Amino acid sequence: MDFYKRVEYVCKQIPRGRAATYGQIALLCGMPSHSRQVGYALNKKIKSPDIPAHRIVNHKGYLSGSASFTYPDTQESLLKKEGIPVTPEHTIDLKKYAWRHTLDDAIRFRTYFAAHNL
DNA sequence: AGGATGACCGGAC
DNA sequence: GGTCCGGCCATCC
Repeated sequence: MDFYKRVEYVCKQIPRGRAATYGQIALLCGMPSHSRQVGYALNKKIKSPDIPAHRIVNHKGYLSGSASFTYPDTQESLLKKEGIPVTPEHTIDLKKYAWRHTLDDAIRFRTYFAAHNL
């Protein structure tokens, strides 16, 4: 069971123009209480250009990871480029732009992890 | 070994 | 609705 590989896989499935929360990623990884480790993973373990890390925000919609991008406003511009407005307080409207994953999504991830020994 | 740290969360109020 | 607070847990030092 490789939690960080799971995080990497799930993050890549976040659709363009939508944002997910750390807790949501943790849940889809099968470890609902590991939201902090998701942040840790993005910051240290799986930093990579092919992971849409800018689409991950905290449960209030705040861009808590902005300081870890090359420039603090990198995350904001990436989001705006996808059509997600960012307020001056560095938050987005989760009511409108949250990724609403389905139960089928969750099941698909679970079977994928089982099949690939993650 | 054990206390501190962190891109966090949900419930209580 | 909003803010606060206790809980959370792998890593780091």
